[in-house]
Amino acid sequence: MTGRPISTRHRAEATRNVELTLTEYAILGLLGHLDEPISGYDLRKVVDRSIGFIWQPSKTQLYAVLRRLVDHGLASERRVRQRRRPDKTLFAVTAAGRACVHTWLSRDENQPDPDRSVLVLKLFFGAQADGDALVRQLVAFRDAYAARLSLYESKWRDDSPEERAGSDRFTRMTLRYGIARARAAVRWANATLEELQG
Amino acid sequence: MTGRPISTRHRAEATRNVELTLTEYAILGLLGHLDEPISGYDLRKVVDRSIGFIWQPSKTQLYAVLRRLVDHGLASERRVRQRRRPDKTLFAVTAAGRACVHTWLSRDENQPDPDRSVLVLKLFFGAQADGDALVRQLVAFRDAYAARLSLYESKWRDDSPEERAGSDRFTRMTLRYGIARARAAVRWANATLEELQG
DNA sequence: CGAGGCATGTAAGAGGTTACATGATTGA
DNA sequence: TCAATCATGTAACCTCTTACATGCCTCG
Repeated sequence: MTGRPISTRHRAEATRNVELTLTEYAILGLLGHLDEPISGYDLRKVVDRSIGFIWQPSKTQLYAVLRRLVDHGLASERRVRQRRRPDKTLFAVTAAGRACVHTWLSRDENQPDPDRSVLVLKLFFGAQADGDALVRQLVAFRDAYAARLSLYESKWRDDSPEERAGSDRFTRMTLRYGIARARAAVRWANATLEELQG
Repeated sequence: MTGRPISTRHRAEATRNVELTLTEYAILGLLGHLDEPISGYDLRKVVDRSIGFIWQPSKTQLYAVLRRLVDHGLASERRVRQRRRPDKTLFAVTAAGRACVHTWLSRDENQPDPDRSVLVLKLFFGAQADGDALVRQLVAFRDAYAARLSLYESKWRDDSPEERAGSDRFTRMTLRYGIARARAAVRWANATLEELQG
């Protein structure tokens, strides 16, 4: 109601193919992934447990995006009264929303992902830096990725066929991606540390 | 002169430790890295050749940031008249700018880098997607990283000790990072493709 | 009795992108 | 002669972040 005006980009192609931002697609995709109505509050926790390392919108963003999706008819909302808890609004993807996600998923990307990393950027400027500080931050970088790696690996094990934790094969594929990249990061960091110190 | 107002974040700590955005640090760091006055136009080309895959501000951003850096006394500008070409402005880092970068490089980061990837996000939603489309995009993803990889590797070779192309050890370290991550991406993509198709 | 979870926002403003503009010069 | 390079911007707009706010309920 008081929400910010709907962007012109949306309105422009409003009739058929709605063009959304990545964040909007991500959230809409999650709604379809879950396939049952969910509140913004809970959705946030789902994000943390699933695509958190790939995509993590801020709390306010999430609520704003959900409202926008509803405005576009891509998601539906249903108010739920609660006695012991604050009332909440449950969101679900609509048929139009599903179609929208499907189109997005089918469309080729024209620009590849950048490999953004603050630490690597800093390392590039290493000649202007303090040696000790670099080493310290590289260690932190390695440890962070090592932690991420073991988290991914434990998820992988908890989700093995015998366990039937319910993740689909695609979740497992993305998990493998995280593992592969984290492993590469840890190995590189160790090699680089040796070169810096040795 | 007509530039947008300087952000309050800057003004707040204006006297001593100026707090900048990553993009501002990146550009200021590049100025220090080059260590000779350069125009915004040329700086852009340097970005493409160096930190382009890690950090790539848009053209307009670049010019805006340079002006801001000058406003803060972190960079200096010098106008250069040209007969056959448009006049240009050369920018160089100042002593204050150097100190600022140094402080940034020494400071530990509190939040780690996210592993953002549009393709992986899409793959996570694979169950809602068209199988063929996914395969097609995975192939494109792999090819893009393979191309990036061979670019990095050729840079690495061109820069071998015998050649003395002038890159410092830190540039080579970041290059190795790019190689490690690209290799991991290509391998993962191939394995995932087999699983999707096999 | 106080901390933390539930559940949602508003307001302000920053950084950043895209499209558009200019105008001379050089090479194919 | 047509496109590309040089060299810089303005205007519009949009997304996203940060800080702040609210108020009830439950648990220890």
